[in-house]
Amino acid sequence: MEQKIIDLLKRSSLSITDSRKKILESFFQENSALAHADIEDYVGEDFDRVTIYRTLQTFVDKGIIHTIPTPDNAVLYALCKDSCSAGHHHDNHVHFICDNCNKTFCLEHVVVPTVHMPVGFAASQIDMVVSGICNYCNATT
Amino acid sequence: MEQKIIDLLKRSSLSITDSRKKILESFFQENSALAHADIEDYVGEDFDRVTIYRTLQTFVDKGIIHTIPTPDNAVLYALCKDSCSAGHHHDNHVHFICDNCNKTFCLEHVVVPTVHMPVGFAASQIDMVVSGICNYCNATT
DNA sequence: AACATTTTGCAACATAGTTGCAATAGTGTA
DNA sequence: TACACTATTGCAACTATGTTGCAAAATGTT
Ligand SMILES: [Zn+2]
Ligand SMILES: [Zn+2]
Ligand SMILES: [Zn+2]
Ligand SMILES: [Zn+2]
Repeated sequence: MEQKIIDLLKRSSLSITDSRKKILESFFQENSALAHADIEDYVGEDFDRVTIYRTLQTFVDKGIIHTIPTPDNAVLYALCKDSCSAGHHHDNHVHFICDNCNKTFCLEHVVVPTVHMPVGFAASQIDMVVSGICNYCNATT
Repeated sequence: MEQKIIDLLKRSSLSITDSRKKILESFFQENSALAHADIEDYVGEDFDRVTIYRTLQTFVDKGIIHTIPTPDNAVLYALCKDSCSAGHHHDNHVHFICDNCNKTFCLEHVVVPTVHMPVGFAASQIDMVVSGICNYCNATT
C-alpha cells in the first residue's frame, strides 16, 4: 500500500509528504466516498484542517480524486480511475447514496445516460446521483 | 400576483405573513432557481436571515419549493409544480446550470431517465444535473 | 550538506447555517 | 371589533465550514 501510494504521487508529479500519504491512505482504506470531516477523523490530530483542505484541492486538480454532488449539499470526494489526469476528469459514472448506512459509492460500471435537451440548451456535463439502499445494507436486513 | 401568492399559502395551510409573501414573490419574479443569498438580496433589510432560512424550510416541507443539488454544492431552491404536496415531492425533472450566466433552471419537460442498477442496489430517488450553456446565452452570443 | 522550492501550521477572517427565547403578528371565536 | 391562543419573527449567541497571508518546516536537487 505504502508503495502504491508513493507511486501514485510520483506519477502526478507531487512531492511525497506525510499528509498526502496519510490522506491518500484514508481513501484506499475506505471503499466509499469521504467527506472532509471523515478524513479529519481518520488522520486525527496529525495534520491541520487547512492542510487537509489544500491537499484535497491538489488531488482534485491532479486528477487523483473527484468531487461528488449530493442532494444535501455535503462535499464528498472519491478516488478516480486511471483515465483521469491533471485538468481532465472523466468520471462519468453514476453515484449512489445509501439512505440506510449513509455511505456514498462510485458505480464505476454504470455510465450516466445522455438525455435530450430542449432547443437552445447545450449540455457539456451531466451528473447523476441515485439514492436508495446499497447492496451491503440490502444483504444484511 | 398578490392574490396568487395568498391563495398558494392558504392552500398549504400556512398563515399569511409579510415575509412569506415577499419570499414567494421573489420566486415568481425570477424564472430561475434562487440561492439563499439571492433571496436575501431581493428582500433587502426587511427580514432577518434566520426568517429566510426558516421560511424556505417551511416551503420545502409544504411542497411549495424544492431544493436542487449542484456540483459546486450551493443550495438552490425553485418553485414546485402543482403535483407536489406536504411531505411528497414529485420533482423528477432535469436541472440545468448555465456555465455562462450561472443561472439554474428546472427543465420541467425533461424527465430524469431511469438507469439500470447493479445487483443488490435499490434506487428510490434519482437526481440529474446538467451543466452547459442555456438557451438565453446561446441566443445572445 | 547547502540551496531553492513546496508544503505546512497558525492565526485571523469570512460565510453559512442552527438554536433558544422573548417579543410580535396572525387567526379564529365571541 | 376585541380577546385569547398559536404561530411566526428578530435577536443574540453559537457551531460548522471554508479561505487567506505569512513565517516555519519539510522536500527535492545539486
Ligand atoms: Zn477524475
Ligand atoms: Zn465517482
Ligand atoms: Zn416539489
Ligand atoms: Zn426543479
